[in-house]
Amino acid sequence: MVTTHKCQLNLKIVHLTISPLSNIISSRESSIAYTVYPIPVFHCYNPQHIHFPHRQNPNCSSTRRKMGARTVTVLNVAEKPSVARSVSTILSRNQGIRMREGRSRYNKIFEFSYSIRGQPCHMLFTSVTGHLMELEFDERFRKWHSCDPADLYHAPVRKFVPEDKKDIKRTLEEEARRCQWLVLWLDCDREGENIAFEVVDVCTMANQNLTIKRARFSALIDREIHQAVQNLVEPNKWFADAVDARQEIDLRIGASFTRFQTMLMKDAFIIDTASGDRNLVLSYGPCQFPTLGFVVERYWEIQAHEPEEFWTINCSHRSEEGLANFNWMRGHLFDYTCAVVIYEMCIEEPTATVTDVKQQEKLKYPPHPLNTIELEKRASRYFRMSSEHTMKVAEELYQAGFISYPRTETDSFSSRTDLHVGTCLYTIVQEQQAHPEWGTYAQRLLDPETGLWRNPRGGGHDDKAHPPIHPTKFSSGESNWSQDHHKLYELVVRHFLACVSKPAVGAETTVEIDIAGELFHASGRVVLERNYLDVYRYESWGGTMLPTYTVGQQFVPTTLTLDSGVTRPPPLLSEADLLTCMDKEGIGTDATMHDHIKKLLDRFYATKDANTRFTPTNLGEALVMGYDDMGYKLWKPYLRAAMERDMKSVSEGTKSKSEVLAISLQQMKACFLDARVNKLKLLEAMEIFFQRTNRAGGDELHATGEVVRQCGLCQESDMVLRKNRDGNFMVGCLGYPQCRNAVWLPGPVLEADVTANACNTCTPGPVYLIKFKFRRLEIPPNYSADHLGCIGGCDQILAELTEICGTGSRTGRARGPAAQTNNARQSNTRQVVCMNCQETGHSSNDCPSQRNARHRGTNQQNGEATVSCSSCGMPCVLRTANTENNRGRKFYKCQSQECNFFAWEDSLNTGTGGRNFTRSSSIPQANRGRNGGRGSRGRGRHNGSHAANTTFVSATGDPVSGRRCFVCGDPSHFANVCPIRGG
DNA sequence: GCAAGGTC
Repeated sequence: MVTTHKCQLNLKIVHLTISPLSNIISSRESSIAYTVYPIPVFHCYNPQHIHFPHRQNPNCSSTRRKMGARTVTVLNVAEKPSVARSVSTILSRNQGIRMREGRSRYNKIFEFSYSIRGQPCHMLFTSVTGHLMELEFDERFRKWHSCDPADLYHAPVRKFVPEDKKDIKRTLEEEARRCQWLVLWLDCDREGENIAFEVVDVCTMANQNLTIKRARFSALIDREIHQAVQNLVEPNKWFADAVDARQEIDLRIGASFTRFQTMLMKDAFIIDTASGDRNLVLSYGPCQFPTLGFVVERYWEIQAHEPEEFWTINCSHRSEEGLANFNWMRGHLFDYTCAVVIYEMCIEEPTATVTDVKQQEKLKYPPHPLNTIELEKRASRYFRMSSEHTMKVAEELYQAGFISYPRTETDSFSSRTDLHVGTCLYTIVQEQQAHPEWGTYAQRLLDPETGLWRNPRGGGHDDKAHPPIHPTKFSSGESNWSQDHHKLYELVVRHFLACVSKPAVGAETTVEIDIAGELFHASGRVVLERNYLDVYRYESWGGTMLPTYTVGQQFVPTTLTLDSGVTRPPPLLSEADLLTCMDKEGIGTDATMHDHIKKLLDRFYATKDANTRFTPTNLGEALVMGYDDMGYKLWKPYLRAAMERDMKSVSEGTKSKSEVLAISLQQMKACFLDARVNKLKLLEAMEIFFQRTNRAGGDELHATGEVVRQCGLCQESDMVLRKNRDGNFMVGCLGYPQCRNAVWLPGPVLEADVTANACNTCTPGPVYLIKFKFRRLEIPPNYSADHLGCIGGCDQILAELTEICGTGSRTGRARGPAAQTNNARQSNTRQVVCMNCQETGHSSNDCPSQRNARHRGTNQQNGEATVSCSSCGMPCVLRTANTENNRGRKFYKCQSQECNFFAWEDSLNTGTGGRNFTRSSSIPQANRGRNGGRGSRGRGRHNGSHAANTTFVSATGDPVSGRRCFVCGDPSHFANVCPIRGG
């Protein structure tokens, strides 16, 4: 039951409304005086009293004896303001509690008296708001052009308190100075433990003599909280270390790959985005990329889908009681001949015999209690709300006290929470009785005579910190609510009411029949009790009546048809699907998944349609394709899974933080260097989709270059390979202009790439070898155009070529192509003119005439013919089949989003319009659309949906003679392609 | 201008 309490807050009287969870869910000021309990305040600044932290262990009885009854001041810190409030309320038993402002407007300070194992304590309870600190590179590495991105794997990093958290830091410092103990009430997970150490860092800087303890609690209920404070433990450094390792790996990998791929490609291609801005960042992150990977993988699956025709036999029987539709127990067959043979058998002996009749009761259970991911998925499915928007609205409802904390993994109301069945769950339902729409249902739920109430089932997840999302305050709608606030609150309430309701009950009848040895079945359902379905209007449970049949009964089917259908690709991933993938593979947390999804849209990696389905953009597909072509699965969830395993090891103490960091970063750096050597794959993938700007190599090479060795002159910076605007190569010090150390390379160098191999001779190492390609006509004939060279001084060939041909620097020649390059780049940036049709208004990326050339597998560049779709006229791409029956066979597939045209190449080449081609092209339009496959979620050849493409009309009385068309009798074809039927 | 994780 919701109760109202009053306490004094900074000389004002505040009414605190306590929820069934003991959370304060609303407060308002009042001028009515109220008695508060006096709080004994003890401020001890005597160093003799506070300088022996080891003697002040609150769990140690000898300490308490030595300290006598002297009150200690305890600083308690929670992870969020709501927890500080709740725990303070519980510990103080809501008596004598005072609240005052801290430096931060969100993080109040509560004061009350308490006794920890007999030790009188003056408790100060405040909070942070999540992490207090951020990890960042040292200033020298902060700017993108300040270093080689590969340096970011070992650049110094530091933790610091960002500007928007400075007020919280000041509060902690000020309060810590007057306290003897620090008790950490952060959430009991790894992130919470890490935040605990951030708090410790700040507090001990202000007061080195603090006794530091950790309160471990798994729910915000009286028993747990009192137990936690009476059994304080040490903070767990392993847990915090695991998060430190994760943070550092995320930062180094993310920043290095992001800088690398942005500088490599941003200026090298004309990348059309909605904003078209210069600030385009091609980010990489260990969560955002696998999220993109899910989207691209599904898209590719759809693109690669080969429609396959299948066959099925359907039977119906109409009697006085109604119609029964019987489905073939074999499902469907892909072999036409087999299907026809069986069908003919049935036609010859069409009498059906009922072999089995089953009747059983079926239950449809209400959903599990709501956690964050489920809330996001359901809001997406029911209202098409984005997960990001859902969380924004949920946060607002939470802040206003209408729903419980919306970031929770927990999907069960357990006895550990204070939502005891029959008491508090009951109270929440009671509140909802007044609602005009679902109030009547709430009343029925509370009436014992209806028998509608049922204790909620759990889903098996528990984050040990928060209960499932549930309503905390009744509302029939607030004036400042948007439609989405209404919808989301309604969902939370209806979901909660459904959870405490009995399942729906249905009576299901299944009838099996035998026709010429083939089995068919039909089923019907009658919903006997709707129960939770009455309030959970988002779900339905259809009922179909079936006539009465008895075992042994015989009848002649009304229709018996051989029908064809085609398999269809799975649909694009919906937002709910994407959340499911992420949840399953451990990408992100319940509180961050929606951020990763939003990032795909913000970075122009994917788009979302009105049905909340995601399609990768050209940019997103190119990036995944580039890394995939390199052989790296950076877009798969494997890297994150490996990091999660490492984190677990660190948190269990089986691996150290430094060990995990060293190994992971070494591996990732090797991967990074290798990816950079293979950057051509990325560029090639981008070239499929985007027009080059004619600026060779992109900005990456000009901006930083690849590291060749450490500078021997200044001995501070790296020497990197660079190419100047004239196309000449040199290896220069990053410390320029302070350090002017440079090695100019021979003028005829056409290409140069730093490899991951170091020279065995030159010191100090490593001096990485460079793979050169020289212009054949500019070097003497006895030298090879390809050369793996070293600039460390050991390379005789390089020295000779420099001597013979000179360097780009000395000759200073400005070759024609370089000048043209610059001109072309400038004209491209001034005005986008299509390179194909010379028209403005679109770039060559979007030129309709070139659409075909942008798709993977396009054969235009190879001089092979392309075909236009005979259905919609759009270009088709040539692909290679990989299914069991057709492996290696080529087929054309329409690239239109709305068309699913498909034809075998060999059928087209022979000009015969062979059977497969004819069939494929004759697929009715209704079966073609990629979204027409909604609902068929399986994969592979058995992913077929049954299209209403009847090939044999009712044949119950027709004689069957040989294999011939049933429509015109011609033995040269079958009825499905009969010209009379228009096949 | 870069990550992901907390939370307001």
